[in-house]
Amino acid sequence: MRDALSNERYDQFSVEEWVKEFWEERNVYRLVKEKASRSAKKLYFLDGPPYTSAPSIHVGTAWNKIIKDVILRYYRMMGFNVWDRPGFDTHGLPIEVMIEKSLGIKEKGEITDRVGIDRFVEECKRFAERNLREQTKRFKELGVFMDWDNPYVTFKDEYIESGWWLFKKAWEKGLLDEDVYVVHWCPRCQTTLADYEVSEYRDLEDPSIYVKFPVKGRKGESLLIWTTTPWTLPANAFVMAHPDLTYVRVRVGGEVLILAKARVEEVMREAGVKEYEILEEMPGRELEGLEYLHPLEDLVDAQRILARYHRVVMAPEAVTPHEGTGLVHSAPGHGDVDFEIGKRLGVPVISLVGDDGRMLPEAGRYAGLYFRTEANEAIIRDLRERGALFHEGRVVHRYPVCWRCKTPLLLRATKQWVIRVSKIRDELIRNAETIEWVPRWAKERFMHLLRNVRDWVISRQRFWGIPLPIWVCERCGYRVVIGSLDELEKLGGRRPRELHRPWVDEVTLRCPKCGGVMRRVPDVADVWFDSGIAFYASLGYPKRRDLWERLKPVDFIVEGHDQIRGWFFSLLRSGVIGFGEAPYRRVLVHGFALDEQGREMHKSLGNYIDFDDLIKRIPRDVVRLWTTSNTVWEDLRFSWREMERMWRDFTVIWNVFTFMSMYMGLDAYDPTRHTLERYAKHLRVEDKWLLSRVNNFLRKYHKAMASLLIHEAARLLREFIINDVSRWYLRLVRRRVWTDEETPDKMAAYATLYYAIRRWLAAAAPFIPFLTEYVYQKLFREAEEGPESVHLLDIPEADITLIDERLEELMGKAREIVEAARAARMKAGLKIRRPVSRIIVATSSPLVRDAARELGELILEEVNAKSIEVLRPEALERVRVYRVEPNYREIGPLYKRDSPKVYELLRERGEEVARALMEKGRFEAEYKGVRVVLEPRHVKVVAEYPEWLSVEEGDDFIVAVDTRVTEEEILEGLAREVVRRIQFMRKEAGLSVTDYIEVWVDCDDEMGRAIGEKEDYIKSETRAIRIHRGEPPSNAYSREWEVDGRRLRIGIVKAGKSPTT
RNA sequence: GGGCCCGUAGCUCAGCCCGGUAGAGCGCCCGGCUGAUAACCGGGUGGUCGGGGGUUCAAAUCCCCCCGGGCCCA
Repeated sequence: MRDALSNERYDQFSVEEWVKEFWEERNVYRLVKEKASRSAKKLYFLDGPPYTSAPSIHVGTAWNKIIKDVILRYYRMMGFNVWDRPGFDTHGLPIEVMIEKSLGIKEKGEITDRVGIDRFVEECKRFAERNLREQTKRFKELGVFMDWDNPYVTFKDEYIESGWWLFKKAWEKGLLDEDVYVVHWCPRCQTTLADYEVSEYRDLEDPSIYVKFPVKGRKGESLLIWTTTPWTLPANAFVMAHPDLTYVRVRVGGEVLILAKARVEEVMREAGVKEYEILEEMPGRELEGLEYLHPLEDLVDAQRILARYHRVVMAPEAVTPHEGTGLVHSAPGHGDVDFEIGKRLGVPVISLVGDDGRMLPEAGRYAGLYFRTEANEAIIRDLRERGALFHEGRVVHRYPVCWRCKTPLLLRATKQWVIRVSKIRDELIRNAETIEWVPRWAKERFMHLLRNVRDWVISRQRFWGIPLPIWVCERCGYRVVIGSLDELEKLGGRRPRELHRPWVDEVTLRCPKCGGVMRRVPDVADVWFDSGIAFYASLGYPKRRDLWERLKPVDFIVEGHDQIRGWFFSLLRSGVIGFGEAPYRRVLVHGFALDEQGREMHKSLGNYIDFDDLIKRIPRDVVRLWTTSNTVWEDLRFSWREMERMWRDFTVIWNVFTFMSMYMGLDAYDPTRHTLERYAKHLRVEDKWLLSRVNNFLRKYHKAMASLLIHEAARLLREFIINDVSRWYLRLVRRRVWTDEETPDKMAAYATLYYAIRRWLAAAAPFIPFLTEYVYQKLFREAEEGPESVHLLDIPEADITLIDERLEELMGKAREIVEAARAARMKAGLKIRRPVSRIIVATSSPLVRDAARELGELILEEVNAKSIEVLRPEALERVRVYRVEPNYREIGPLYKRDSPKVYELLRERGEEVARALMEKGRFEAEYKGVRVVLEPRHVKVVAEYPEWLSVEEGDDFIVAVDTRVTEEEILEGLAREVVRRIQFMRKEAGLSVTDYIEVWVDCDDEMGRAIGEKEDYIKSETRAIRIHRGEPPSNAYSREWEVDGRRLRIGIVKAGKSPTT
């Protein structure tokens, strides 16, 4: 190994730039694909396509792709032939709205009349294409290895054609149908919105009016209804009441009103009526069939039909005692419950609002008025004039608005194409059972929504989408659903320029029934249709059958939890309609990227993190490791501070590599020659420990990855390199590698370190592909004559023969002992540099005892002590007070209800209990009526100790440091002080690690004696060939120091050559 | 209004499935170390485990209700 790193200033940004170029130049992605393609193990991954509404990407989208990339890289390095075609979702209203804005379009009509559908669609496509390219650039920036040259794109003709195939399937299965539906309608976009598209609400002000509907045949008596949508009154057909609610006849002034009893007080208060009298109470069901007169009947043409139905009907689902009057005005053309009930009663569904939100001619006097403004005003005015208005107020309530253009929506009965998903509900549920979910609760959520599945209104009255492949005969109404381009050509005689509107609309068919002309219905598909077919459409199916048949089913998909109802569902739906089965077998659900306070990130909230900004500030690997460390299905709280913290860990990781580079480089370590096998006999206990740790790490890592718990794998990676390697192993072996000679002891440490780090490197590569690639190229590739890229390596399986659980436990204990001993020293004010003569480990735990014995040398080294004694706890019996702490886990099940009394006893008579247990191993007593028998396992005894022992307690042991210092230790301590200062000066003077020096020390006699006695030690530590007493020569680098209150001067001079002695 | 998830130290989060003396990292304060050191080590500080109730000898953990946040629906 050559030392390629130790002279380099670490900068993760330049590392990443270097690696990006390297990948580009060597075409590393292609090499990786080639290697994978030779494997027989397939893995079909399906990318959930991001929507191409903007060039940049959301932090959440970045996280999403990082998760995917980590998993795909893992599987490639595990020898799978991974299918990794990315996708882009390109159709739909959001893009149409943006193009409308850029072309200055205010109304839908301008698209057909002024701009032209062809130009409009071209603009949409160009826009999507540009964003697709920009997003691709950013995904590549993150180091995502996917097939970026061959993405699937939903606007491509091949893709649309695949979509048509599914329409035909649905048609053949009797699932595709046309029907009247009450849908949310955007009067600006002039299209219907699906339920799930009605996602945005605004607090809007509307009229809140109470209207009197005179009861037929009873003069001066009226039904009182309440509404916030006066514009629906012209379409009123009947009034709904609740059969079990109590209603009253109330006298107000000279007239009588009927309304729910529970609402009287509130309504009268609101209307400012102080005097009223309840005449009669009755249950709602007695109102059934009561006929009324509509106050605007003569002004609205449509009322000529509707008037026949004016009466009270029972509708418990539509009536609440919490608002209104308990009598609900119903217009089946403008409400979903109204629509259902109207259908049940055989009432005609009449909608009086047109596509543009203006009242239709059938609205008579109100024709041409805009529904929520002009029509409302005119209607209220007429009601007032006619004395039909009981009270008029205003209300601010949540009102649905168009998610793209923010225009208030309306409900409206329209003819739409639907897929009758409710018909295949059971089949959906059955097939969903086969899917495996991570985390498991996602499945519950998924099944819940399947049980409540509703029909899917699929038609949109728009332009930029997959055109519905339905042709209808102008003459006889016969319908044909086209499943492919070939079929279209066969029946229509030609192929359109492309499958989008308007070109596809130019193709007309000859009706096979009557010979008439068939034209395509003008609608396009809901954009959710597009991504739902990706599992086969992205493979070109059905035109090309082999890919899907070879790869199916999708092995796994990964998206955010919003997609449980979204994409995960739409894929299943398409799978069941098209193939009768679930198209995927495994799902990983990830969380949302939120801001630091846990709120959604929005440009409007000012908490939006711009992706380009992020990548400029934080290196990609850091972003990758940080995001993947977040529990994957939980929301990610974005934090610059946390990210910067993670960044600091990278310095430590880098330092591990510079350590290797420096020493292994210096000694020309050759992994092909200096193998573990060769130095097996020279492995020290810490080496064996690291070998065990790294394999244990790999075992857990693979287990986590196999369960898609990538955050666990990410944490394991960090933990191993930071804690096990950097903070512990490297500390332990430092002294072993400081020697110049090629000792087997040193080579054993190198072989161990190389083995461990090389394995870690491969396992880390999917997570931090840049740093691992860089280090691999600089340190490992040449040394072991490895493949061209770290990403062409295999991730090794754990070698369980090297796992030694007992050793790991022992080392864990040894670390605890070291920590406790250091804490004890600290308490006594003893610096680490000053040696102590002995430490005592008192324990009854065999594990601690073995740790102290078998790893004693290592412990002594770390705490700078001369000897370690292991004693039983009783041996520290020179002591005073004992406290006893209960072991709840043992006492609880034994004494059950009496446990609290036992705890009390232990508090009061702890000393006595402790003595009895130590002397007899047993304590017996009668306490408050409870017979208490205690053995050592029931309690923990705590003690205090004499002055000269500094004591620190661990979980199951006590470490006592003997603080009495001998002459010898004082001298050694002083020598170490000198060494430390010389080392410091070596660095200051810019000497290389390998340089030799001569040293001059001018100091007092005691210090001089220390230097004399410890001369060899000082020499070997500092690479000094000679140590002189007295003033340093003038050419020396010299400095004044102070140690424990005494002054000394040290000078060093670089020695010409190594000592020949 | 319904379904699911989250709420643990000043901050970010483990622990909860399977009940047994509340943890890590960061921050802050004090001390130390220094031949991988823009590192690292030791100590200290800091918690009504969102709130309330229940089950149990014992609840952060299981059950119920409520509050706050998120996602999806109505």
